[in-house]
Amino acid sequence: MGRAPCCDKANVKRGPWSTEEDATLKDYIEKNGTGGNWIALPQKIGLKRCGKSCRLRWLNYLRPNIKHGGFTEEEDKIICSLYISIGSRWSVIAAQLPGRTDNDIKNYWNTRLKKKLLGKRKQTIMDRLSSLPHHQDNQRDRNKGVEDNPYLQNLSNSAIERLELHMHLQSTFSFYNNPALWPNSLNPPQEKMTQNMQSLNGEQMFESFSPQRIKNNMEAQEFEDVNGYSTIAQKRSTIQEQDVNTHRMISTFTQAELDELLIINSNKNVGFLPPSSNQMMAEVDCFKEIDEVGLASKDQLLWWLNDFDTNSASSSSWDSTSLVYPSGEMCQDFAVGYNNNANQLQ
DNA sequence: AAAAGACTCAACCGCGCGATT
DNA sequence: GAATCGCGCGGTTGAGTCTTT
Repeated sequence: MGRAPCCDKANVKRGPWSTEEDATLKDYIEKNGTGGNWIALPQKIGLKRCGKSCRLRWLNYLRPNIKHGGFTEEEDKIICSLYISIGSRWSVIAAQLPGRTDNDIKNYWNTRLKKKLLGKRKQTIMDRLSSLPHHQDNQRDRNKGVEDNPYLQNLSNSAIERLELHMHLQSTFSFYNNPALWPNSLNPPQEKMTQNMQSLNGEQMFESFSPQRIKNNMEAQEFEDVNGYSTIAQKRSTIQEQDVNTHRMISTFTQAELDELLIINSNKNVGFLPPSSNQMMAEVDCFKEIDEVGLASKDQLLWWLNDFDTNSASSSSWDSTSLVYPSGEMCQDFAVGYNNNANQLQ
């Protein structure tokens, strides 16, 4: 049995909100609150809208003190650092940025920040994919552009982006969490990062967004809802104070330094990872992993990537548990994907 | 000036979760 | 314990806008 629809879709208006609808909703909520039932609210005030739509409109647009656009550099850094720490938990990230909504941050990340971070990395990934043995079998394939290649066309953009960002972030944090991998000489941003990592107490960076911390934030959020929006700024400042450690490491970097740290080495000899970090690369470089274990065909690779796509889309593969815990579990997504594949093939 | 392509963002969708019955 | 309900979340869509050719 499927889920019952939340409203009668045939009798509900969809699409952009009119100024009259906005005024009706805003006026009512400001005077009476939501009444604790969004589903019943539109009928109560004579709006032909789904309750969920009303909730969204209020939270993302009509609520007081909402800021739209104009993200500051500081906000950029906070979003980046939190995304690195906890992944796409937009509501948690939004709770750290007064006046910002999860939807706004999500849009901002997807349309701008992600591109800023990933930059030209995509082409490098595609270049590497196109040089896999399958394609080398065929001189014509080898000469083809990526866009003409039927196998690469099967990879969704999101899969590739997550793959490269995942690699990117994993390599960043596995490197900085493991002093054994640090070479004799580092460039200034690397020095700063390693100093920060040493000054932090072990797993502090990762604990700063532990389940308990997230729960605390959620409880604070509930407190806001019960007590009204007038206290939001005050409550959020408390949360921010509590979470100051979360941002401490990243926010001590300049934008340029953060950018530099986030440039993965498409060429292992010139990126931020020095040649002596081969050990780390063996851990995190999925392509090397594929090569070494002999993932023989393009079909296996496509299965592996598509599975990654499916799983990560629905199960928060960006969770800190799978991404950044310094306990040797860095690559579990990759490992699980590959192992499943290997089992299937046996 | 117009067409095509790229980008933005408000809104929608489906699902998981916790509360309630 | 199962079924139902509402909320909140993250992913996705598509219309409108902007930029490029």
